[in-house]
Formats: sequence, structure tokens, C-alpha cells
Amino acid sequence: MNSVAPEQTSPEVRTLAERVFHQLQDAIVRGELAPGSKITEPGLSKTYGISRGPLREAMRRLEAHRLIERVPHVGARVVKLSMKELLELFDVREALESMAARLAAQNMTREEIAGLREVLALHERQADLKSGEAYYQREGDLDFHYRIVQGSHNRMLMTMLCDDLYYLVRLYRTQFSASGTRPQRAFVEHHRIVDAIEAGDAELAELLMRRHVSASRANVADRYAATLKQQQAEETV
Amino acid sequence: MNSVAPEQTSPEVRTLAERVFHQLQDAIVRGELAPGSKITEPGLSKTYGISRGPLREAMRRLEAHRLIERVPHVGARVVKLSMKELLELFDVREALESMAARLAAQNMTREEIAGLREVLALHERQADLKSGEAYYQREGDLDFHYRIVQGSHNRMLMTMLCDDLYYLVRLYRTQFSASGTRPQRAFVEHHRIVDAIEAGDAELAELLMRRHVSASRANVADRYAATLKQQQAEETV
DNA sequence: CACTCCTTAATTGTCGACAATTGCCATGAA
DNA sequence: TTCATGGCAATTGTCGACAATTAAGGAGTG
Repeated sequence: MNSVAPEQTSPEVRTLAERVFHQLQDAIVRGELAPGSKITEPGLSKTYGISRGPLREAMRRLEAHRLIERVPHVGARVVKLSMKELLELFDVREALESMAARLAAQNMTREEIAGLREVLALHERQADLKSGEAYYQREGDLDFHYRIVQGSHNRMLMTMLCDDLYYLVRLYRTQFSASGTRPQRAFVEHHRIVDAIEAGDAELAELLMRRHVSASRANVADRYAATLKQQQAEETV
Repeated sequence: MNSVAPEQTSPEVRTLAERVFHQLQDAIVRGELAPGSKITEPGLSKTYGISRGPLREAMRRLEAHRLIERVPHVGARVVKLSMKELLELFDVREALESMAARLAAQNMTREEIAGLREVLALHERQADLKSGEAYYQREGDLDFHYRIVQGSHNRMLMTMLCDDLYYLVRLYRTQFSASGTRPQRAFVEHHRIVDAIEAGDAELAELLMRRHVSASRANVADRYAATLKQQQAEETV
């Protein structure tokens, strides 16, 4: 079949604007473009070797995904999440992901549930091997949530969470350099959620997911409060 | 102060792209651009008297707001909501708006609550005068939800619901020509929600809002099922 | 010394033209 | 008649240049 359609490229990268959009998205999420730094059209245009037309379209899409902020006639800068905005993000996630878990309990197929269990097992093995290395844990965490959202079979939820919010979540992890937190407990919660989904208990799955995200939020808030306290102590010295 | 800054225009309409974006947004929501109809860049460019550059940016934004759908190298068409997608929209609303109600119960100021009560009173008066005329009721309904979202004091929620989803809700009303439904009951539910918010009962406000949206969804689904049944009956004749 | 105004450089917004891709229609063969 | 193939028109993607706006720096004045 490859001989028949040799030029079959992914439908998401068929235009220059799409390509540079994904490149910029990656660059921002990975922290290569510093948060809060100003990005100028001629600059990016040169570094990526394209004209300003497609670049502007890519930037429009980045703006829609809340990865950059634009002011007319002034310019654009990479978003810099404040703690307030981060907590807002968690509230939205709590609302959407608990709904996703509920729908997943109703709609997930047997195969999808099996795949979910597999992710969990893999996740656990990795955690055993290098319990200190937090990066993979967190990516695995996202995989878990990702699959449940897919299992909701609600396209609108899927685009909102997977296409928009999860990039912000990744961004926050780089910006706040949030390394592994509360590792074991999250595992247990994940398993309980899958149990509820497998049992088709929508109410329970929703409740557990809500608590899971809420606990994650509380953890972040606590860590931040501790950081603030420490900074204050250092200043007074 | 007007003499000092005479050219102070709204920051949302300072560029051609912004202006035509809002114009197109209105045209789509009001049904002037038929759902599913193909929109072509040269065409719109001529009717709005601007070049294709700003127009493309406006279309990108419309795409991000889910009001049009684009396929690379092919073109764009106005979204045509299916019943499945409409029900998906209700699920997302249920998740986000119940969260908004919960936060509103925690964060709304005394003044905001007073304003909310006013909207309700005005709404009720209009309903008394012309109980048949459904349009104002529904717009009033959106006002009500709008204010609660504002009261959540969560900017991310606000943009998601007010800037994105509510336009889709309006669009659905025109596309499905959904005239006034379950008028009285919704009033009662609105009042109960405000009561809970005023009492600072976050849990209750959330629960009531969830039921409110859910009931609205069920109502739409029922009406649709009835329509289908009727169509089938007519076909068999 | 501080403040205002003006000039200037840089960036963003807009435009028209060219290149690339798609879908359609006609033509021809099985 | 049906299907494949080729060319053609229209639309989208891309580019470079020009106009408009902004922010910054310096000159001048109180």
C-alpha cells in the first residue's frame, strides 16, 4: 500500500503553519522558549525559515491554546502561569476529568479497559525501578488520564482536555519545576479509579477522579505555601 | 476623560481581523451563514471588503471556537451540530457549570448576588408579560448562567464558558430552532440555585446546577426523540 | 534635575501576487 | 453504461513589500 500512496503524510503536518505550530508548541512546553519571554514575528520567521504569514497563523493557534498571550500592535509573550492560574487550571480539570471518568465508566470497551490496566502495570514497573526519577512517572500519569478521557467517547471533552489543557499541565510542570510528588498514593488512587470503571460504577468513578485531582491540587498548593514560607525566612535573615 | 483620549476604541475591535471575527461570529450564531454551508476565502474577502490575510486569522479564531471546521487544502464550512455533539456539549456544560456554581457560592460578592437577583426578577417579569415569546426567556437564561460563571472568579472557567461554549449554545438554539421549553420549572431551579449561593452552600449550589443542566439536556433529548418518532410515522404513511 | 515633546527605529497589521493542491468535467476505452 | 485518465478552473497556501502603530531614546525647556 505504500507504493500506491507514497506521499501519505500525517494530516496534521501537511502545511507549514501546522508544522511550525507543533514545533513551537513543543518548544514552549519543553521550556526552550522561556515563560514570559517576548517572541517576535521576524525573529521566529528567521529561525524557522518561513515567512510571516504561516507563522502568524501558528501563533493564532498557540494563542487559542493559551500557550502565548498577544496584545494588538504590541506583541506576544510565552504564558507565565501564576499560582492563581495554576489552581484555576486544577479546578477546571477537576470538573472535566471527573465527568470524563463518569462517562468512561459507562462507555469504555473491554479492550480500552485492558489497555488502561496495561498502562498502570507499566507505570508501576517503572516506579519500582527508579522511584526517584519523577519525570517518567508524571508522563505516565498523563497517559493514564489521557486514556480515561479517550474512554469517555466524548469528542468535545477529548479536544478540551487532550488538545488544550494537558499542554498547559505539561507547561506548568516545567515552569514550576514540579518534580515527583506523592508517588505511591497516586498509584493507589489510579487503581481504584480503574476498578470503578471496570465495575461500571459511574458515580464512584466520578467521585474518585474528583478526589484524585483535588488531592493533586492540594498537594501543589501546599508545596507552594512551603516555598513561600522558606523564601520569607531567607529574606528575613 | 473623553477629551483626553478621544480615540479610545474597545480593545477587542482595534484590528480588522478582530472586527471581522466578531462579525462572522454573529453571522454564524444568528444563522445568517447556514450551518454546513461552505465558506470561501475570496467570497468573504469581497463581502467584507478586506484582504485575505486578516480574514484567514479571523477564520482561525472561528475554528478555535469550534464555529467552523477546516480541512487543509479543501476549505471551511460552518459547523452543523449533530444531536450527538449537542448532548456532548451538555455533558461538558454540566461539568463546568456545576463547578462554576460551587465556586460562585464561595466567591461571589454581595453586589454580584444582588445583581443576580435582579436578573431573575427582570426575567420573571418578562415571562409574565409574554409567556409565549421564548426568545427573551432563553437570552435571559443565558444571562443568568453568564453571571454565575462570572461569580466563580475563575478566569479560565470564564473564557471557556462565556467565550467559547455559550456561542455554541446560541448556535444550537438557531440550528435546532429550539423554542422555549420547560419555562416555569427552570425559573424555580434558578431561584433555588441563587438561594444556595447566597447561603454560601457550595455543595448544594453545585448539585442544583448539575441537576438544572442535566434536566435541560434530558428535555432536549426527549424532544429530539419525539421528533424522530414523528418523522418515522410520517414516512410509513 | 525632572519633565515634556518629538524623532526614530522596530514591530505589527494589511495587502496583492504567485505557487501548490484539490475537485470537477470531459474525453476516451473496456 | 461504467470506469479510468487527463486537463482545467477554482481555492487554498505562501511569500515579500508597504502602511500603521508602538515603544524608546534624545533634545529641549521649565
